[in-house]
Amino acid sequence: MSRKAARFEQAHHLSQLLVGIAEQAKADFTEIAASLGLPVHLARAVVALSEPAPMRDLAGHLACDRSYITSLADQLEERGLVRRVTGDDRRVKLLQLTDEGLAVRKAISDTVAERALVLRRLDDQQRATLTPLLEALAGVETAET
Amino acid sequence: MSRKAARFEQAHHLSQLLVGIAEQAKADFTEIAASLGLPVHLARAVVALSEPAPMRDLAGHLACDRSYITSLADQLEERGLVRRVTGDDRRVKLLQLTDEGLAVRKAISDTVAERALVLRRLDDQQRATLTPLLEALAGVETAET
DNA sequence: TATTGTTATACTCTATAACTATA
DNA sequence: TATAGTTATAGAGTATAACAATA
Repeated sequence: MSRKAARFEQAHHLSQLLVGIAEQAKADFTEIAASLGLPVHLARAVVALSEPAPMRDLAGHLACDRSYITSLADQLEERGLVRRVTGDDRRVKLLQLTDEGLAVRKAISDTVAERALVLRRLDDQQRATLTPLLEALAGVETAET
Repeated sequence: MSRKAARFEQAHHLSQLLVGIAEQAKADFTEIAASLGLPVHLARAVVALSEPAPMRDLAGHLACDRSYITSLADQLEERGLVRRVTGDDRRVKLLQLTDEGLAVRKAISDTVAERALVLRRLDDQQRATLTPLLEALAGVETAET
């Protein structure tokens, strides 16, 4: 019982750290997005669009419903960041960043590169130690490098 | 420029791992809560109530508005998990877990102790390595142990 | 006057279901 | 018939503002 309680405490501590860090990372990203005049969900979509992608794929990538992607696409289009391009299969529409969209994407990534928590608070060696642990936690199949 | 891009990629990779892991941890917790018939937000409140606490403090701890705590308290009370106790300062109401509330809290913590990702996927040594890195990331003032 | 909790209300994000146009 | 995207609508979760009781 005391064993179990100790395990819970440890798990709880680590989980809280993880969740807290993730929340801070998200808050940082939100702030970066806001500094560019974008709500987070639009910024995430822009980041996801490294290549033109069918709306359905984006839904998969962002883990949300197709109908929500429609709404995101509308908002991105209004802001001139994205255009809808009909695919070879004419049912499909690809979302493609405009020049302005590309510029915004670059601004986001540059700012993240400057400010990201994992870069600010850890040095190279710590990151090298951390990465495989996080990959294990995330359930990434370990390449036998 | 390529330097910056590489930094962004690394930050992005690590941040995505962190956010993904946190999301999985949250999903696990949601599932545990659901197995006890509780929505997550109520389960989080129960976990937070290790001691009877003023509603205002709980609002701080859960990072939400006082008015929302009122709504949580109502729901917890309906389920018989919590009671409102008037404090010394008679404006204040403490939320205190009932016996059933305590039992639910224990059930949650026992289940977390069994299932938590950080316990399932990492061994003792890995956790020992991970903890200080996460604490550094979280900005915890490092005790010079 | 300032603070605690409450109430009523409104907003944001996201999903569901029914629809259209293609395939 | 099945799939991609769209539309209209609804729900969950949470906040804001005005309020009552107490300090």
